[in-house]
Amino acid sequence: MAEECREGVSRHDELYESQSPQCQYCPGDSDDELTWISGQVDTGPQSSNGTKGPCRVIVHFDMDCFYAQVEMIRNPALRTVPLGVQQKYIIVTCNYVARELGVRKMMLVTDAMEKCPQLVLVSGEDLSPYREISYRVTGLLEMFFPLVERLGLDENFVDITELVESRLKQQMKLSDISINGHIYNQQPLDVTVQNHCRLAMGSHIAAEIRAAIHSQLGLTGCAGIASNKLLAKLVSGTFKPNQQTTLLPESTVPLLASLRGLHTLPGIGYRTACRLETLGLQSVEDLQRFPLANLEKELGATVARRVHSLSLGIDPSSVTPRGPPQSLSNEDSFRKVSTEAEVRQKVEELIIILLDRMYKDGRTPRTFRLTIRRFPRPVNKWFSRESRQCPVPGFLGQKICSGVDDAVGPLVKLAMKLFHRMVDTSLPFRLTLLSVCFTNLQSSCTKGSIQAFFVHESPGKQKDTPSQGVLLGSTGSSRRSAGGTPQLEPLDSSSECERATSAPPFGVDPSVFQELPADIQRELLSSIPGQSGSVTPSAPEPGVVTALRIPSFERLLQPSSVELHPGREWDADSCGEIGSPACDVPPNVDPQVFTELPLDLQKELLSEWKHETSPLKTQPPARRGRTLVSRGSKSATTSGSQTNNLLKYFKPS
DNA sequence: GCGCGATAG
DNA sequence: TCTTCTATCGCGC
Repeated sequence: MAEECREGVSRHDELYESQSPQCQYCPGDSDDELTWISGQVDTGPQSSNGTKGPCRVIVHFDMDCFYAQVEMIRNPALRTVPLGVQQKYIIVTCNYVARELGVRKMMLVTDAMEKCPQLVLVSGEDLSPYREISYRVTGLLEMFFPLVERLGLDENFVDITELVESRLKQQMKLSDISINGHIYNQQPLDVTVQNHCRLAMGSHIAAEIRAAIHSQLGLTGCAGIASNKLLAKLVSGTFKPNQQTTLLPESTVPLLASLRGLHTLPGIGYRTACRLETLGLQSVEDLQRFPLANLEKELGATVARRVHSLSLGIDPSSVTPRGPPQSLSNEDSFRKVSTEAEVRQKVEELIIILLDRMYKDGRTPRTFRLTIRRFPRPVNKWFSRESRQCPVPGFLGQKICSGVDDAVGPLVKLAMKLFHRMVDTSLPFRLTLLSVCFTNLQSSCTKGSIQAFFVHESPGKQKDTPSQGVLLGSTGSSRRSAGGTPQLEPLDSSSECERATSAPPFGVDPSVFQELPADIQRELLSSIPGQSGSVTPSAPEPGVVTALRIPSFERLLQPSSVELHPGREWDADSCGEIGSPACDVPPNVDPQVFTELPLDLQKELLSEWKHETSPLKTQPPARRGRTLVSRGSKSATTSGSQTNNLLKYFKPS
């Protein structure tokens, strides 16, 4: 996000230069007053005549306590206990059971154990399982949308403007439009306002996104729907966990006013907040009121304009797909490493792991970097890392990308050279961190597919680069649900993608099946009886939706001793929006689809599910279906958004 | 290209 | 107190 904002600023600056003084992003100097501010706050794009034009529709999706969720998927028994994910002596995140008992993110393990002696700890120092699941989430989103941007491991922005527009064109009666989930500030929806309709439609698509991620990957999260990335991110956390909130433009002012402290604005970090404080600015509103010209004197034009815009809810940055990472690094922290031999040992361990990741990535690194942190930290320096980097010799690059393990020795040598450029080993030293990093990654290797990053274990399957392809959601009637509800449909894959011609497995929409890449089709087919024999589901029970297998997902998640449950339990803790259908439907029922059913049918289904549910509300009947599938090591199945339009399975006949 | 700083989760 | 283990981008040289 921060990077995006910076990137956005350059575009922003162009706007300043080319369109002043009428540019919407150029307030110009002002003698302030609140009325002026509310006039400047981004309540939607304005055309030159001052009327509101159509806004973009951006979704920010933020997974609930991501590391903890991944651990709970790997070991379902952890769902009901207070769980903390530990890195060294820090609880980096914890589940909601633990939160209710007073555990917080980034708490010291000792403090957490004091607060909650029954806290169960798992180590989260190896990020690979989280990284893998994280890229699966992004990959899933990219199947439906061309514009997906990752932010860290657990957040994604999706620009859904085009899909909103195509659905609105199909919408017969705009007066029927409603909002799915919460509306920020409980602002009434006005269907005569174009941008309200766009955002309302966006809220339904966001619900489908959340449902797809839940049904395919078993993960819950929050979504924010707004007209730019900044506002979508700010609003997404309003209701947690597993809920979504839409910001209508008129509520931008109260949203910004609700922020406590300048650092709560994404893009304003600790340092900038400190500098702003020296100007006497403490709140977002202080920053809004502060004359831009004065701000520029203190921060420079670039930073000043960016943060001033942010304070007004203006964020011109676009949702920018990043593709595979631009660097791969591996680091470890410790209390004390003070001999060269220890350094060499640590560096070798780090390199071995990093080489494995580099090999799986498939690209060739051209630059190698070693980073250290010394103790005590240098005075006057808060953040004390030092690094040295050097080119990776060609022969070594070849070894690395071909996977031969004799790259380790030369790399350790290289690392020690860099180490000696930083540390004089004739003097005492003490390090508390070592990090190795490959950057300048070139996709030159014959093995070559950088896209394989998303699907390590099946290098034959290459992910298409996100294209501006047609969204299938607006095409065929055969791909609409029985209720006429628009459902997410995958983006068309590239034409070079071969297609299998077999009939789909039972329960899978044939038209959807035909759209899948051939390898996925094969995997689907291999997961049904009589094909590869790896799974044994018979025809799905009523209420059960047969699912797509996510390649290698199960193997990834498979813990050594615990059965896999691809989906979350259906319990009060993991459930979302109180009073909304999402909270009341079983996990294999798409809440979006459910809400589109006639009200009487909804009631009937709810009543049926309720009767079949234990008093503890943990075992809805439909969950039996989940246990049908995927017990072997090669057979994960999850219900898919492609298939969850099978309304006929909702209700036993 | 290099090393660092700022920002983010 | 700025923790852990990453990752990105911009600046000045």
